[in-house]
Amino acid sequence: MTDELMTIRQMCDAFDVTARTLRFYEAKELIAPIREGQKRLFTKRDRARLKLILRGKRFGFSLEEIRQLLDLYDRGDQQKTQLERTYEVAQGHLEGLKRQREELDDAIDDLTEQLNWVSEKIATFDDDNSDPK
Amino acid sequence: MTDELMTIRQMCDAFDVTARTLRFYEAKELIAPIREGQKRLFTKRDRARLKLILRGKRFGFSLEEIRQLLDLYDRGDQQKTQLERTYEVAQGHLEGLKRQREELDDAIDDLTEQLNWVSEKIATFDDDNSDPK
DNA sequence: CGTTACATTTACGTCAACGTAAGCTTACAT
DNA sequence: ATGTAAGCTTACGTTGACGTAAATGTAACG
Repeated sequence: MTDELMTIRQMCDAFDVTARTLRFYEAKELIAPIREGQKRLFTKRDRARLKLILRGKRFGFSLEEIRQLLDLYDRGDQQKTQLERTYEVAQGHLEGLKRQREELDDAIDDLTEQLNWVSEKIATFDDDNSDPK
Repeated sequence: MTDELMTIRQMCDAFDVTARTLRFYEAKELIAPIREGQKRLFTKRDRARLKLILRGKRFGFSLEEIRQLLDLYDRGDQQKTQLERTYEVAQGHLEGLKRQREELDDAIDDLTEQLNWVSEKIATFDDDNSDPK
């Protein structure tokens, strides 16, 4: 019903963040909720941005880095030169993500290996205690 | 040649971190270089740990979280119950990594899509200016 | 009309993760 | 013996990302 606009509380519940965090992000110009008198109303655009912000954080990006990246997802009513600049930045970022993916795969492999190792170790203990007396 | 032990400076160069950072990690018990008199000497084990620390940081883990995880990669001269506990923690962590990979894939897809979009937009500009006069 | 619930601004506090400066050893080269 | 280069400890400073408290506003409910 409040499909278009959401209050700050609804946002907190929906994204599991505090009101302080949302106001903080606004102060840092990561989101730009509109005002109804004093109160903030968060648009669909704010929600899309917040989603990306939280995702970015999970990947270890700083808010400042995220702010740069967010512009990539903005509307494209820009000049050609602007768009080209955007394109290059985005491509660089994509490279970063892909590299991170490779690292993640490595980490997963490592951990899996460790798990098997530990698993065998446990089996050893089981053998010691099998067929008791 | 100094294959087994490295000075702090060598570590800094090898891993691109400051001496302060290494001492800080030692204070936090993430690494435990041995001492030759006053000076620190970093072992193979320290290097392996540091590698994991830096990797963890790139994935957005706090040093405290990393400290927990490091124990998983330690030697296995432990009790069975300890090992089992370790196993469960590691498995939980593995789940986390896999979830993060899915998110990463999503992010990569999103960004790729955006790139295509921007690319088309740029093409539009090119069309406007093609075959001029 | 009072109060309860939810919102706002302002501003100081906090915690992690180091940076940075001061002052002191130790080892080696000049 | 004197730099000077590398390392050490101690301790205060900084930055990012909010937490938290105080004072205030507004809307609806009973």
